[in-house]
Amino acid sequence: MNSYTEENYLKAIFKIAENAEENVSTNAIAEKLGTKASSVTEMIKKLADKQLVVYEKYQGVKLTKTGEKIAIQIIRKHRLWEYFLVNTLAFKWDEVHEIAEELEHINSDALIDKLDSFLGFPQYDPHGDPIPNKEGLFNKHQSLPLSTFQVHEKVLITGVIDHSAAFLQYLAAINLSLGSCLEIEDIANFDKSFTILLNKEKQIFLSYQVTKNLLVVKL
Amino acid sequence: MNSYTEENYLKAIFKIAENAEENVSTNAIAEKLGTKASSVTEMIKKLADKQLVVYEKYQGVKLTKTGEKIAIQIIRKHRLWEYFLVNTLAFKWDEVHEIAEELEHINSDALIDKLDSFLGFPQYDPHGDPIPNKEGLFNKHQSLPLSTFQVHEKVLITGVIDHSAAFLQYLAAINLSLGSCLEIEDIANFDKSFTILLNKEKQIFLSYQVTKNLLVVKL
DNA sequence: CAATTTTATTAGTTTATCCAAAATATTGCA
DNA sequence: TGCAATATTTTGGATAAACTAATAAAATTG
Repeated sequence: MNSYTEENYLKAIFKIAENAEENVSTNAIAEKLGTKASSVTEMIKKLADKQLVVYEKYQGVKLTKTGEKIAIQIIRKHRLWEYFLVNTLAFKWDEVHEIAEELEHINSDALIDKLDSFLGFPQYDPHGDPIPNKEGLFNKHQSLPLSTFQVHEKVLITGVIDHSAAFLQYLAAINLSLGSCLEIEDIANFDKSFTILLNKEKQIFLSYQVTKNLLVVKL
Repeated sequence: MNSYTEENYLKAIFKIAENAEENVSTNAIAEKLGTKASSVTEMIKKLADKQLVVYEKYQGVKLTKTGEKIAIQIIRKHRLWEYFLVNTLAFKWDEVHEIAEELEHINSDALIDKLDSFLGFPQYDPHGDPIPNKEGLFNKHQSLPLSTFQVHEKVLITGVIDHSAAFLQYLAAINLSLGSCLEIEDIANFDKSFTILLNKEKQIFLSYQVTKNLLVVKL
């Protein structure tokens, strides 16, 4: 069994590794978790002893197959619980992260399998992130930030990069949600802000900041 | 905020106090939690500092209003989760205790209120124990052990005293569940075992051990 | 009231996590 | 290439949350 904290280290390492091929650095982990490098080194050694990471001094760290499995299972639990909170208990998409952070550490395979089945084996969580299945497999989706698209292109919102409550609330307030259809009418040169036709009916404006954090697929 | 362990002490004190009017003794708590008296004294002092119990040396301990509220909320969470596990996720009644022991410590009022509402504000958990409402109120039901009844009386099963998986599995195996209707056909003098007509159709035999642990109401 | 039982105190253990400062290794760039 | 800047590890220590054995003290009971 692994402690709450160990699980959070594994999850952090997995998430950092997702967006970069190299070993995960001590400092990157410290920053993600809000701790200091010395604490990270200590924990890394513990995880290496348990064969959950491969560790060579000064060379950063990489999850072993076992470590990766555990990390993915935690992410699976987190995202399934988020789906449950939004779809079964009617929470809003900006309210579920903290609760899921607690629920993800509940330890019962039977629970998570039955929850998955009850929910109908969902593939994506309320923020558009893919939910790993029991075997740990999941679709890494092909979405790109809206900011990478051109005038006149039509796209569908599939996810967010920034998961903060503030950003999610802002999107809800301007009526953007997963599945919204966007047509790019104009991109301002001076600040890269977008003029968008939302769902073929309403014109809205999005700052570069926002377009960088919206994941979309081309229609 | 209180730790997992503090919450378990509060819950233990509440449950011991339920079946006795006096202050709860150090040893009783130690026995319930499988620790030693010295550990209990230490924790009691901590809880007294937090004003969750009233404590006078050598006189045992009593929950304050605040302490009782917290204990009841934990019991509420435990029983609501048990109800969810059995009724929503299709667990059997002997499988849910350990999982609910973990879930009861998840800390979110919004979560528990929405869960309660989703479940339809159930009054009893899968073992027949009353579920406190948001205000902490619950029906202390009037059930008595089957062993206290006489020949020819008709009763309904409303709960269990022994909550062990072994007992619950045994009941399921002989087709007894909450709501089963029992008519006492005979009580053997020598071992107090019962001959029962179950749901007006099948004769079964119950040992004294079993009748002592079945809660029923007279029809 | 003396013996037994219960409870509290003391002193110490373990485990888990964290950090500052110093030492060491790596890296990048002049 | 070599040195300065950066990153990482080591050391030594801090804190907190439990737990316990042994001893001391109080309460209970026959």
